[in-house]
Amino acid sequence: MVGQLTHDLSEAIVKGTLSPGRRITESELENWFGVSRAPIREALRLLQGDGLIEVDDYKRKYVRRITKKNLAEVFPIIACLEGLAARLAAPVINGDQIRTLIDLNERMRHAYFEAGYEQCSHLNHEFHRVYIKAVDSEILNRTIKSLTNGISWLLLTNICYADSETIPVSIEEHEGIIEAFEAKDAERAEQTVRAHLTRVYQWLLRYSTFDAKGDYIMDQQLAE
Amino acid sequence: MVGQLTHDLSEAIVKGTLSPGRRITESELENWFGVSRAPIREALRLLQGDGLIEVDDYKRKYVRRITKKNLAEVFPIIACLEGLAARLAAPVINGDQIRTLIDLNERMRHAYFEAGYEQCSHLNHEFHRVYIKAVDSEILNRTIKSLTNGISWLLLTNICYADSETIPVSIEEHEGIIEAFEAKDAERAEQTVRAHLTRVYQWLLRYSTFDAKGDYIMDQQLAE
DNA sequence: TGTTGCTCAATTGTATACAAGATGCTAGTA
DNA sequence: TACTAGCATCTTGTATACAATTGAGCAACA
Repeated sequence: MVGQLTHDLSEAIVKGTLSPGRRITESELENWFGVSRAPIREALRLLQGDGLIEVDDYKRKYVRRITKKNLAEVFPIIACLEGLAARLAAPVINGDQIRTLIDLNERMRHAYFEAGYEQCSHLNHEFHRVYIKAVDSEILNRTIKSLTNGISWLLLTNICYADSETIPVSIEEHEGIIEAFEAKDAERAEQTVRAHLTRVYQWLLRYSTFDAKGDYIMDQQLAE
Repeated sequence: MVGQLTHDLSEAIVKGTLSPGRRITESELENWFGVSRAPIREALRLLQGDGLIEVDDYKRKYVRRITKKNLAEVFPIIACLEGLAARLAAPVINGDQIRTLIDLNERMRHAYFEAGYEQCSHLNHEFHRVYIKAVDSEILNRTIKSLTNGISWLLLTNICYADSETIPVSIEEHEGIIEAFEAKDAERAEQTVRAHLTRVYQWLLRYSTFDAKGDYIMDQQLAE
């Protein structure tokens, strides 16, 4: 049950159903899931250890907020770790996986012209997961995922509605990444991935809006 | 209470009092700390989310084991992230902090010739903390700490008993790091830190011993 | 002897009860 | 009106009880 709870809750947080900063009470979840507070408290502790739930001085729980400082901190870390992933993947990535990369990138190009941007951001996410998974490192996967979790819904929402001029640039940069993998050039793979993500994240940061407290303002809220 | 529990437990794990792979039962901790199972379970979940406690298929809890694969995975990640820390620290590190670095390195040199190696490894740890803390990034600090936690007692024990030929090399490499900081050269700071840690970790991996299952064998166990 | 099945103890999961602390509302007072 | 004291309510923390599952030991049987 605890496993189910943590899964459902983290998904709700990652997908934005439970919006950042939203207060969470145990009795609320008790009604929601129909189990007693004991397993709910444990699930919340798990998510707290994972960084998805914040606890204030009065022990109240909130969905982890997304602030400008937060994003500015997280972005370079992810860029750095994905760069490492690319470096470690370069010597071991196989032909199938490279073909998957090419395919995803082509579908992304197609989606940019024909389909919606949601599709683009989804394909983009898949693209990056390929070489991360190619590295047989549970810890690296977990670390990147836990850092990405906190912002994944941002990547999914923002990239859809914001100015899309970055997408063709990303597609070209992806080609550079693929070339590095084809050449099995670990150094270049790391450099290109890191440079790519650094650019994307700077762009995201520039196009994101924040309130006076530094909290990220969701597009949905803007639209209201 | 939960806070106290997690603190005491994680310290016991990090310091090696609770050795890796050791099974942990709730009733045991109940007697140990004199509180009921409810807060204990929550503390264990927090540590589980943090990666210090492992849970098997039968829900039994163990202190996180240290395996050869584990170390081989964790080391490059820490090296990468500390490199990033150095890069981000370079533009903002101040004179006091650089002087602290110089001082720690000199004391390390002194300790190498005069005092015990325990002192060396402690000073070494302090040295690295200086520039990590110089970066005002709670997330980077937390990420590095959580990765280091799992191996910190290894750094504290192994480096003491193993061949000490690496220490003078480390001291020289530290000087290179300090020079990069003095020059405010972010690129060089990252490179030198990463190269330094990569070397140290390769050395640690070479001098560590593992059993057939890949579990790390503690020096204490060897001595028995 | 080896194996099967049973029972009991130990461990973990969940529910509930009560305690402690925080919040908010109301009424009374200046 | 503004402010404060006090009470009711809500939320969280801890303890305890019971259920479910696992593991070990033992006995019966082929």
